[in-house]
Amino acid sequence: MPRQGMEPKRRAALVSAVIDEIGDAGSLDVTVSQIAKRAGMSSALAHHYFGSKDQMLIAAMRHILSVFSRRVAANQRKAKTPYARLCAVIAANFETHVFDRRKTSAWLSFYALSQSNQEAMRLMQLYQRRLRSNLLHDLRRLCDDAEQIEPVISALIDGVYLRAALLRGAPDPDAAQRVMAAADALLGQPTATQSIIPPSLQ
Amino acid sequence: MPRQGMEPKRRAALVSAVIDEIGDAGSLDVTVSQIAKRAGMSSALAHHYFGSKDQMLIAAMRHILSVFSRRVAANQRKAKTPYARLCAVIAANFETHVFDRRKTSAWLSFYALSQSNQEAMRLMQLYQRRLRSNLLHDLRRLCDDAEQIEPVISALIDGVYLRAALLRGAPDPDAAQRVMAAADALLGQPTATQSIIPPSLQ
Amino acid sequence: MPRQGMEPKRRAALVSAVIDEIGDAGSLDVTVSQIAKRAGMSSALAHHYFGSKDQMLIAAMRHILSVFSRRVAANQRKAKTPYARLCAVIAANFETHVFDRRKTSAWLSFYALSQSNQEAMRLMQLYQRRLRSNLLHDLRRLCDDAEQIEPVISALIDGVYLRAALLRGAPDPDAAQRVMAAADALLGQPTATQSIIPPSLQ
Amino acid sequence: MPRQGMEPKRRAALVSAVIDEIGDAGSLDVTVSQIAKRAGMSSALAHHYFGSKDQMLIAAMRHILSVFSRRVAANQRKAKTPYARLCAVIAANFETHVFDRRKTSAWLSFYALSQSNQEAMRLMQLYQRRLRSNLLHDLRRLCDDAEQIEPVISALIDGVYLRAALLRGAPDPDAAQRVMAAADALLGQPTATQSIIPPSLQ
DNA sequence: AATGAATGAGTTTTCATTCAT
DNA sequence: GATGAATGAAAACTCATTCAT
Repeated sequence: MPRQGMEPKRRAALVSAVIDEIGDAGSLDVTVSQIAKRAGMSSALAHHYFGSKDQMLIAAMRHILSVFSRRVAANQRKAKTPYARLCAVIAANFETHVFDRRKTSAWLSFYALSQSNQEAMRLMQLYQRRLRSNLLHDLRRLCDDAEQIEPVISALIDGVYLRAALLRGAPDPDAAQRVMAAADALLGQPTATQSIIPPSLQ
Repeated sequence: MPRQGMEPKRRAALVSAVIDEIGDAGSLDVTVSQIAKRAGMSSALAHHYFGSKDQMLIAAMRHILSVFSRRVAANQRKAKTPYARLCAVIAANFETHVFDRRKTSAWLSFYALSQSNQEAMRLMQLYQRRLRSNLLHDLRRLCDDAEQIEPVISALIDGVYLRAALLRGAPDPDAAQRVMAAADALLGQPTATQSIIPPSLQ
Repeated sequence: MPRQGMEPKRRAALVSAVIDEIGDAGSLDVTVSQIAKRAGMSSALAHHYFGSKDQMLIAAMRHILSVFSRRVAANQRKAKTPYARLCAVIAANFETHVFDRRKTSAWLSFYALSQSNQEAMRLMQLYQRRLRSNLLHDLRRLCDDAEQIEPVISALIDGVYLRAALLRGAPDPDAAQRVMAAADALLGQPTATQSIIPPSLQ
Repeated sequence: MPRQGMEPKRRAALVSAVIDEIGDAGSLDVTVSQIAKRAGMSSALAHHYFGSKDQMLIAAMRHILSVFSRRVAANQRKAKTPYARLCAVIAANFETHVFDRRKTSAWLSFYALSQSNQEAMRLMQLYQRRLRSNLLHDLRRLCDDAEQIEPVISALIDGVYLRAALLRGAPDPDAAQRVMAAADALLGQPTATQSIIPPSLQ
């Protein structure tokens, strides 16, 4: 059964299993054995690949954040105006594959992990700083008080995630709309969001 | 050493120790022994009073939420107009004794706890429903789309808490102002918050 | 509340509580607190009176055995012939107050206790030797092979108890009859038991 | 040290250790650590294989009962007449490997266990029902009142076990003979047991 | 490469027992 | 006499991690 070049597949399977297992459990209280079993291998092999449970969690977190970052970048590339780019960044947070039950639940757990794990904390902050600079970059072109508005939008996104994780049902499909509308209000613009977000970003 | 009437004191000491310990650790990964030690007693006594670790955590969560609820009620009583009451509710979330490092950190942990503990979930939802109805009650008197605005404000408050917990430094003293300003924007009013929130609520 | 001369009442209440608690639980896995609570006092007081949990159990066992011994003696006094006395001894084992659910269940537990507790072992053996000599005394007057028959009758009684304890329902009301009939068969007599046991012994 | 295919060996070693440990202690008050140590492994491994202490005890009980059942079946196969089969069943209870100090002691403990453990109760009752139907089957061919005699023989066997367990010395080697003689008496036959039980069953 | 075997270290929980009042 | 307060010691059980094969 052991073939060549299995390592990347094994690692990916484990990362995915971590997210699913944490998402299902709703907390970090999952065992390496559960994760390994879900990924179809022994816990010993899981350790062989990642060295420790924490590293497995970090890898999963890194995976979620990097998928997200790629979605943001992809969306931004398609947008031409500052406003469209702002929409693109916000919308990326709520895309189907990002804003689903297991992911939000895992994400909340990673937030918790970052309270006790240095590396997780660095990762989380790195991602927040990126989101922040992305938002600021476009907000500055749209208004004078970007520095005031950015933390509100960022916190709002996090809050929406938090509530989605808490409820554990299917996440609100209108979440993106609501956040965009709020952003509009903060920018002092009439809410015209619906017609402005391009369909590709929904 | 053993004196009469210790139970309430011991319980209070434990509840406080739970919050501090979780606040310091930044996660629920604290042992009953640590908590009991901080509260100045044996872990056996802690179990004697609370029956189980989970009940200890629940009691601490209940304490935080009830303190918060009392602050909301007190603030509301002083406010006369719907707008003032709205401000009062929001401001209660950010009072010094509520919005401090350990409390927000513990609160995030309780959010996580509610993912795996039925009773914690019920408590959390109860508190959210109360906050929601408080906000709605006044928002309805201030605008037509209260149902749209309430979840945004609620999520925003949660998001601000989440970020405060993440950073683990002293929480932003302007948090209340920012949220109020955002609320104003959502209500379509010019931001006049600073002059409107009475000093007693800050 | 503490009055004079409470000690005998307290001790009796505890002994009774031990038997009931063990009878209900079906095993020695009962706590001193449970026993004390059932007896209406604190576990500290229970210790004050008996010194240790083991002593409480021993006292309860002693109580059961002494009640039984008194019943045997009382029954024997009424009987005039060796055969009637034999019947009396056997019947004493199955009187209503002796052969009831809680008592048999407790008795089995005491048997188990005697495996690990010296004093319980001595007590149990003392009671068995007494029963043995009682039976032998009359059997010798009824047949030649009393030494062969006595252990069979003794074992039979114990076996009936064991099974009564196992089933935990209401004990078989015909148990005495059956054992008597068996004794008759062992003595080589036709079974005429029913008419021979005097009503007062049933 | 870890080799392949250890599980069956480990399980067997644990089952054996449970019986020995309980037999020595004379009660269920043995710890998993003691058992595991006697079986030459860590308590963690014992838990790994059996899941819980209760399951370990149940497995040991199951082992004892199944060994016994196999002995009964083997003995019965060799017997040709109903009377010989009856002897075979009874004798099986007193074979050397069945009726030894540790086994009877453990067996009494399992009786006690069945008072508090559902599965143990089911097992015990299953075994009793089997023994009962075995006895009844042959008794019906030997007399008219099989239903009256069976419970006496069954109780007698249990009683002999109980007393053997209590004394904790080497069990009475004549136990089988005595029980057989009693059975003969109950059947109304002259005691001719000694010449009838084939040597192979002793 | 892969795994079953194995365990040390730790966690919650229980409870008999002691003690100050 | 009586009790609430308090704990040490031990128990079952868990799990990340290591290792021989």
